Amino acid sequence: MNDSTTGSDSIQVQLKKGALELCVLALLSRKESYAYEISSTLAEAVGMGESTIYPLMRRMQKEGLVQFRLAETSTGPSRKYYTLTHAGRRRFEKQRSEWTNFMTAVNGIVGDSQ
Amino acid sequence: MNDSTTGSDSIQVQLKKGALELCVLALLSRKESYAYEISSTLAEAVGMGESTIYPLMRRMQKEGLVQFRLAETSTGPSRKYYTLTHAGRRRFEKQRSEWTNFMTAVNGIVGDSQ
DNA sequence: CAAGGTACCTTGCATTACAAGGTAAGTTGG
DNA sequence: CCAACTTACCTTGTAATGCAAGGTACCTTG
Repeated sequence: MNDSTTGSDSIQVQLKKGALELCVLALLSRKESYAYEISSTLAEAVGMGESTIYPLMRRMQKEGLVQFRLAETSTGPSRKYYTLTHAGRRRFEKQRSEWTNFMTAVNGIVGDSQ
Repeated sequence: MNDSTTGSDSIQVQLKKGALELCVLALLSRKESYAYEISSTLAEAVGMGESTIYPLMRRMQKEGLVQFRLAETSTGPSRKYYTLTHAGRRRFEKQRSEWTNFMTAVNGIVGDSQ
């Protein structure tokens, strides 16, 4: 609200902040998951580093986009399983459409060049 | 030199650095232009601010991607008309294909989520 | 000569992705 | 039991960079 989030609608912000956040939101919209798994998936897909995910998850939690529960495993330390909140789902839809717009704009400039 | 640029091939870097650079390269691949015009075009298309273009053009020039010539006008101060160098053209092709890959990867993650 | 548009540029701030490094839980082999 | 390995969590410091704010200078018009 009101968050003076700097005018968060600028596409520029989406470019930097959005693409990774968008991917995390997309993954969580399908099933709950934990940071390590998300980062492994996104490491392959878009080259995300592991040390990027933890600050990102905390930021998203702080913004109320995700929540988590702890779960034990038989394969190592316990996991924090994250799920989207309502706000997270809304954010996902918003980011997705902004991504589409951005992509279209860039493709319009790039693809056009004969 | 030569890029010790940190491992510049990571797609992550392209995400931030690439999209704007890519757009500038694309515009210049079609016709020579000057910073103010480029930034006006990209302001509309992707929300780029004017104060972003000047450092960017200097960086690109320093990397040997663009060169410029001065031209007088009858409508204001003289313009620096930029054109792509050979390296700039090569970079454009490279960035363009990385953009395509990135876009495909993100769409694979995002679009899939039905 | 003042106002307004064009076109150039710099400084400082905030954001953030990542490398490097660290903690801890469980498994496997000697 | 202890060392090595994997999974899984996390923190700190560095470098990059987009932008707001502010500034300079040229040219035209009234």
